[in-house]
Amino acid sequence: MSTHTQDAMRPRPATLRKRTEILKAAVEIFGNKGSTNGTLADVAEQVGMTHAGVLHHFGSKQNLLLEVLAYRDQADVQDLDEKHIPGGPELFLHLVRTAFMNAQRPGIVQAYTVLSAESITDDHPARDYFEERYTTLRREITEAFHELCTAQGVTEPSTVAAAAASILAVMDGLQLQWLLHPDVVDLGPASEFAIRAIVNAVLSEGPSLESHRD
Amino acid sequence: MSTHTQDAMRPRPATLRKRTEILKAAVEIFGNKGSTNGTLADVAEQVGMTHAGVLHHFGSKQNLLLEVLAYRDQADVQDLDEKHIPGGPELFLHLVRTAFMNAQRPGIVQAYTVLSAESITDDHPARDYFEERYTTLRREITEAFHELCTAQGVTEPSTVAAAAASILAVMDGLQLQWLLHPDVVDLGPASEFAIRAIVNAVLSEGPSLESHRD
DNA sequence: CTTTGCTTACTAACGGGAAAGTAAGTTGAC
DNA sequence: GTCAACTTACTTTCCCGTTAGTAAGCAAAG
Repeated sequence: MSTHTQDAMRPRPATLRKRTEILKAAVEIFGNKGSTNGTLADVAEQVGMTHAGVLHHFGSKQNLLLEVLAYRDQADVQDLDEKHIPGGPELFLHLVRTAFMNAQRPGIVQAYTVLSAESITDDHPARDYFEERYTTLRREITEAFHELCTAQGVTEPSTVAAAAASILAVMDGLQLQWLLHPDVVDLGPASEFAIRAIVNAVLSEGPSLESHRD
Repeated sequence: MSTHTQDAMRPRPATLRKRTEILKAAVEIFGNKGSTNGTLADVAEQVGMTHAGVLHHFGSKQNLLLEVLAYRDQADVQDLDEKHIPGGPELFLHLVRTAFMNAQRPGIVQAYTVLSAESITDDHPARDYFEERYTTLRREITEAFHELCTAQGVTEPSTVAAAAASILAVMDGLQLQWLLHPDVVDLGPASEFAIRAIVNAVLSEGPSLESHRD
C-alpha cells in the first residue's frame, strides 16, 4: 500500500525517465494491440520488467491508459514553437502540418485511431477523454472559421459546425485508411486536399448562397 | 460421406432463422464491446443459449465475426432496389443517402466503427475484410469521378484518388463523432455537406486550371 | 403406424490458459 | 537505515474451445 504514484511526487529523475519509458512502450503496445488486447506484460517486456513493476508505477492498467493519453497531449504541445495550438486561420495550416507530421509516426497514429474507436464501447475508461478532445477541437476549429468568415459575410452556423466536424473526420478517416494501405493512401497530401476542399466550401457558401447543384 | 454438417448444408429453415438471430445479436455485442471484449457468452445470452450452442453453429469466435461482416454486406445490398450499389455519378447520391440511413441505426454503425479500427491491430481476423472493403469502395468512387470528369476536361489522377479516400474518410470520421456526441453532430447533413465539398473541389480543379468552359 | 437408425441442436461441465491485481520479500541508491 | 524500485509467487477471474451426453427431428424399413 505504500508506493502509490502520487501526483505531486516526482522524487527521482531516474524514476521519471523510467516512467516515460513505460509510457512510450504503452503507446506502442496499445497502438499495435488495442488497450483491451494489449497486456501489462507486453508493456513490461518492452522495458525489461515484469508486469508487477509496471503496476508499481501506475497502479492499474486503466490508470496507465489515461496517463498515456495525457502524456501524448503534453508531448505534442511541447513540439510546437509556441506553447499552445495556434488559433485563427493559422489553425488550418497547423492541422495540415500535423497531418504531414503524422505520416512520420505511424505508432502514435495507430494508437489514437484504435483507442478513439475503442472509446465508444461500453464503459471504456478513455470515453471521457475523447469526448472532451473532440469537443475542444471542434470548438477551436469553429472559432477559426468565424475569424475567417467575419471578413466576408456571416456564414450559416450549421455550415460551420458541419465543416468543423468534417475536418476532424477526414483527418481521422484518412489515418485509418493510411494505416491499412500505407502505399495507396498518401496521408499528408490527401488531408491537405480535403481540408482545403472543406474550407473552400464554407467560404464560397456566403457569396454564392443558392448553389445547390449536383 | 453422406450428410455431414459441412459447408453448403442449410437443411432446416428453423436453423437458418436461429443463425441469423445469432448474427444480429453478435452485431449488437461486437458493436457495444468490440470483438475482443465481447464474449460468446454475451452473444449466447441474447438469444437464450449457452456459448457452446453458438459455437455449435459457427465453429469459432473468429468465424462468427467473419460471418457477421459477410451477413451485413449481404443484408445491406438487399435493401437496395437494384441488387448492387449504383455506379457513376449516382454513387455520390447513394453515399449521402447511406449516411442519412445510418443515422437511423447506431448499432451497425458502432459495430463497423469499432471493428474497422480494431482491424488494424496485430493479426486481427477482420483485417483482410476491411482492406478489401476500402480498396473496393475507393475504386468505385474513383470510377464515378472519372465518369463525372470525362464530361469536363480530364482531372488529375492524384486528386481523384485523394478525393475518393477523403469521401470515405469523412463518412467514417463523422460516424465516430456522431457516436460520441449524437446531439451535437448531425450525421446525415454533415456527411452531405462534406461529400458535396469534396466533389466540388474535384470538379472545380480541372476547369479552373485551364479555362472556364460550360 | 411404428420402430429403428441416424442427424441436428443443443446443455452441462471441464480444462487450459491468459491476464489483472496483491502480498511479501529483496536489492540497491541515497 | 530507510525508502523506492522492483521481483517472485500467488489468487481470482475470465473466456474459448472440447467433450460427453440428451432430447428432438426425420426418414426409411418393417
